[in-house]
Amino acid sequence: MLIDGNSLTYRAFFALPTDLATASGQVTNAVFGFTSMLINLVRDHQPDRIAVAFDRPEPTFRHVRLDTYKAGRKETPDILRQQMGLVRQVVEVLELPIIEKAGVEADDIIATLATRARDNGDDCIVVTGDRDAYQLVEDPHVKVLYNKRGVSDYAFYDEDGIFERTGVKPSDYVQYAALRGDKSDNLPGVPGVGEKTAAKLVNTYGGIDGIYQHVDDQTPKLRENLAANEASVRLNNELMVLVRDVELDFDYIELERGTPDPEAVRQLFDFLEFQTLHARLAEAWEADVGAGPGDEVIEAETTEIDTPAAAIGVLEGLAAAEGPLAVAAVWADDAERLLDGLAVVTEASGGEVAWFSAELLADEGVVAALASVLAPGGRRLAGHGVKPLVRHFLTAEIPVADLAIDTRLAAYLLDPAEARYLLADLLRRYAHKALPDDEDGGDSSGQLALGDEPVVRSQVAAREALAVAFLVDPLEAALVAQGLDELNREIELPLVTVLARMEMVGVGVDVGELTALRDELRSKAEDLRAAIVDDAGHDFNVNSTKQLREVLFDELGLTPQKKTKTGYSTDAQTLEKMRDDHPIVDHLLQYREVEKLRSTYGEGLLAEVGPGDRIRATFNQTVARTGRLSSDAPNLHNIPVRSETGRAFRKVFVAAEGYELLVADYNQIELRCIAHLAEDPGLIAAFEAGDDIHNATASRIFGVEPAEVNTEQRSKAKMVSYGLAYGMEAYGLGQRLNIPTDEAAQILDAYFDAFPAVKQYMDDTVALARERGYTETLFGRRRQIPELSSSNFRIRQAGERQAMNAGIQGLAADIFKVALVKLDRALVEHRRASRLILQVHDEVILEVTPGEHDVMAALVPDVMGAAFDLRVPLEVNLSFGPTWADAK
DNA sequence: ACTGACTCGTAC
DNA sequence: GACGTACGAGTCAGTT
Repeated sequence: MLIDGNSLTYRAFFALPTDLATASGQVTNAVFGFTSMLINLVRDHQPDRIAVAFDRPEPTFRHVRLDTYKAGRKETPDILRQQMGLVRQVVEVLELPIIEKAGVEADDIIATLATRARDNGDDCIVVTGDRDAYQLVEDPHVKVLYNKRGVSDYAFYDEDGIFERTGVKPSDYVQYAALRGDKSDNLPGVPGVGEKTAAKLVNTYGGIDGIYQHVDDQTPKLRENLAANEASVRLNNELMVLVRDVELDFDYIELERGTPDPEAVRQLFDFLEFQTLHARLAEAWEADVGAGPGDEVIEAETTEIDTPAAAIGVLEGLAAAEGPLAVAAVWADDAERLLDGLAVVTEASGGEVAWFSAELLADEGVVAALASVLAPGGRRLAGHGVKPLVRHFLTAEIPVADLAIDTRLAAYLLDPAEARYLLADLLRRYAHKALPDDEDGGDSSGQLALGDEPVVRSQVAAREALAVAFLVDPLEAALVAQGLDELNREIELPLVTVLARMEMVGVGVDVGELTALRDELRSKAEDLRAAIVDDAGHDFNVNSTKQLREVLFDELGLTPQKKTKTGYSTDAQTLEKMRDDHPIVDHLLQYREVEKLRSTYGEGLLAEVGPGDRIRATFNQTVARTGRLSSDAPNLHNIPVRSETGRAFRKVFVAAEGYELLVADYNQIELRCIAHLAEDPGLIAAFEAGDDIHNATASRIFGVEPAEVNTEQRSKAKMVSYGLAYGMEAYGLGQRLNIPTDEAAQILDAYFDAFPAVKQYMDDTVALARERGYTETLFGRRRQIPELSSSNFRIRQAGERQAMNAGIQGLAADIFKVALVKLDRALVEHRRASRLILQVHDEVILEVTPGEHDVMAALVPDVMGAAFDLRVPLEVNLSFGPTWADAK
């Protein structure tokens, strides 16, 4: 049995809906359809030998012969292309041979092997959705199993079948098809000649030569069309013949099914969430392919604790037991600040879970009992996204020992490219268990639906706590296996508590100042809006890109500069180029700036001010794919600083009464990481000398003495250094510096000449990532980059830039996290009143009491500087002040 | 009323 | 197409 993998996958993709996807969002319609077909094929035909053939991206002789071959085909949709890799994985994990050859179409390999089988008197089934294979049919040895449409509509064709279907014998099929043409391969046939006429002509005259000898016997129109298209018919005839003598370094007799590794099969099918397919696979293969009896559905035996005395009793029992304490909290609000209740696993093997209402957890005696369970030396917490709960405990002054595991954090470390980390998915993948379908509670995502009765919430939470308990060991094992255990235990888990504390404390805001600022921006924005409307001559929504385009380019006749997906671009960079063409442009630019500040920062920050005039953002630990943190509600990582007007917002972030702010940031941490990773002697020397790094770099690039470097050279060097970590190319540098691309290319070349190890590092990093499929930071943090094996050049290039960036940004993030953990530890150990309140990627902000000013001035740079031993010094800038703007 | 795609803009 | 990582405001079109 020879299967055309591409053809079947295409058919499956277009036959099945693309909302067939895993919980994590991976579309699986094509791989599902293909796998289903594959299983049925093996079950129904039990072939002795089997192989799946795939097309390769390289051009074939047909492309060489005809440059429009297959031209005009719609580009393979992304969601299909992603699945081609998964289809291969399915074939690989089932240990079925894959056959492919550069520059050769799958069809031709199949034709070659089918011919060999026939010559040896063996029987062969060709499975495909491509009609070209009809020519291979030959009684009694070669048959085609043609996938007509969808995934279950098949026809088994022998010679009679082909004749019935087409009206010609298989051996005449090519000539028939040459006349008819093939739209999908972009091979035009003869106009007016369809299947019926083509068959009649071939059968009457025996073939193309015969037809053209008798071309004058045809009706006038047909004669004319045949004559006019003789060349393309003959070329078609040549191209459509499948090659039967492809050179292969194996023979069909070697195409034996291997023995699948049950665990590997199980993992892949779990990932794809193919539960019933897995069961069908087990039947068809008649072998252990890890299918088992299906995932066991977990159910919790929930005990609702109703009195403080009972609660204390349960907690005392828990304190005496061992191992991680698996919990799941339920929140009364979206922000996860108001606890609704807590499920705690009391006996995992029996599925026993206790439910404590928020009311109980506020009881003094219960709090004390809980505190003693969680105290250092006691039980360590295990949960899924446990930071809100830690924050709750800190607020309730319940000291929490180190965490045992956070299942969401663990899943993030294992694959930071995942968009969401659902407990149900993890449970299935790592513990081979399933959460019940929540007909009575949350939705399929395992989230609670609104309006649930508390009694239902307790049950859902109980299941989640139980799921966590079952995940502790397998996730820990997975972390160890991937070398992520130390990163998890030493950095990420301790960081949870640090971030929880920062979220709890929040940052002080001068609400009066902020309101005044917002009001001022509001009035400025309104004035500018009026001016714009006046310039336009009529009212319109200035915030609407669509309406703005009409005004600028249709009504005022301004010259468009570049395009976006939906029309002409109106972004600031574009407007800047049109500044002199019409007064509206300058008004727009001003309006954009003011309106951005008013809406995002003025209104946005005011909406987030909480008790005590403090803003308490959430610092996400499982979002950024490089290992950085992110901030939301509000995002405190993008408070303006570059423009004077924007910087005003930093003035409203103020120290609490009796404190001052300390801002400490790493100087050039990413560039220092590059120097370390690349081990570039020049870059290292420049940092060790402690000079102005951009000046030193410029001196090397442009070959002038450091003292001779001019402003322009320095700023060019600076831009190159910044772009370096992002994989910037000449074009991008040129755009940034507003210079021609070739000039930018010269600067880049000069940079890499001056710092050759940097270039080498970038190349090596990409090569290693391509080989492994992931990148790794010095701390072992991984990031999968599937884009590196994309057949799309653009996507692959983006993957390369991600690979270059991940190791650099990731290392900087790792170092920064270490610093945060160590800073927090130093503060806690010495019971300092000063406290961490903010972090922005390479910057930490503390509130410092006057008495601790000097201690902190020494401690903070010390700890940050020593966070990690690079080959270059880690320099820290320090400043104090009453507001975030002053301390800079 | 909600959702997702899109554009734009802010930070490091 | 061209510079990586985020979050969020606002518009718009489509769906519930």
